[in-house]
Amino acid sequence: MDKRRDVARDLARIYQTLPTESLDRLSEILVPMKFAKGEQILKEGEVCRYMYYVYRGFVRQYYFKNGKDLTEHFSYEGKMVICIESFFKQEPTRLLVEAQENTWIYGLPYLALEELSKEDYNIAVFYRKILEVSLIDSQIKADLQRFESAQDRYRRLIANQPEIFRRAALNQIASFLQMTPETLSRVRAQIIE
Amino acid sequence: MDKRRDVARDLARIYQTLPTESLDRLSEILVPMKFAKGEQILKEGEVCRYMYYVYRGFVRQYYFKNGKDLTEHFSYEGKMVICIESFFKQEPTRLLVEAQENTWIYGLPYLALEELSKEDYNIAVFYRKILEVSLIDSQIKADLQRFESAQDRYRRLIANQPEIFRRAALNQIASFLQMTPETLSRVRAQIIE
DNA sequence: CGTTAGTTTGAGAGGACTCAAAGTCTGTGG
DNA sequence: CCACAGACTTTGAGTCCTCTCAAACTAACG
Repeated sequence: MDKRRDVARDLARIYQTLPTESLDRLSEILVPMKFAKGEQILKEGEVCRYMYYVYRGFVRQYYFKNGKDLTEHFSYEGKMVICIESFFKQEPTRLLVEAQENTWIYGLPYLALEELSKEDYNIAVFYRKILEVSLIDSQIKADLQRFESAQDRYRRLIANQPEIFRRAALNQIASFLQMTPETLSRVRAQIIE
Repeated sequence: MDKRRDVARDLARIYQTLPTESLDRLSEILVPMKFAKGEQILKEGEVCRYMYYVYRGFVRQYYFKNGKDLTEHFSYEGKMVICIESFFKQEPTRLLVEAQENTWIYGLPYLALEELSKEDYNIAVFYRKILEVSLIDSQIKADLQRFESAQDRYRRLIANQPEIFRRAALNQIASFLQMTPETLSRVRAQIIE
């Protein structure tokens, strides 16, 4: 059973409605992949050749800085994972990607997406919409980071993505929230009261 | 004398090489605008209908937060100004844009860019490249913000864009660097030694 | 169970903030 | 051409948030 058609429909719903024909074409380029819990989806030094759409599972993007493992992003069902610099420049990645649970991913390959955009304007728009959404998200995230305290950031995450607390370790959540594990612990202690 | 052709060439050089025909088309949709020093390019509540390419002059993007005027970005010759959320969603902007010097801008209109992308795949790629570059910049900026101290941020700016120190007030530079004017002053005092 | 990773608690330090005041610059009108 | 108002910049004092380092505690897994 090929689920790619369903996934294409999901993607079209999230980013840009597509006519049937374009949906068919999109679904044909999707590359299904499976990763076991703990497996690396993108390793150090590899080039990111796909945008990863998470169909099932839980995924973490992270990198090392001064010997520390820092979480950049969590993704799960219905979310897109992109290693921006590596994908667009097709150069080795700094950001690593790891499956934290058994994970089904559908990859949108760089080259095929490019080719298909050339032939089908709807796909070109679809592709551009993905970038627009990423860009807007990136702006919003930067703005929040600028003005929210550790406590605010914690509250926001628990309000908007409680999912993450059920599926990730506090250590990783701390670095995702840009605070130390100690600070996260203190923030939580205060809020529980 | 219509400079639009030159500007189109600049844009193509920065973002994506274009064949002659596409260059012609691109130059035709460019909208030249002039703003006097101090004039608002995009006002509170307006919808951003253009990406602004700065041909000559100096421009500041800013917004108000808790009554404070906060600088989000400076742009000058050869730089692009986009109010991301407003432009892509075509909704009223939070970010205001102001000419700090007499400024010549060439606007890339939202609708015309969309239309042209439909007819000309090269333009579609060009459009997408603008987004890719913005996205990469946005990522890099977020990363730097995360790890650099006030002092580091100051050093980086003066190394990479000394231009800004010649053309903007320290007050505005401080908020751009995400520190108070007092902190900026202290940082400078230390470094001058 | 014991080992090890993950989490909490404590103490102390440092960076950047706020508020306040002094000093400096700049442009305008007398 | 000078003087002064208002804006900009610097300096000072004190505070707060988050960090680091260290240690105690807890949980999970073999």
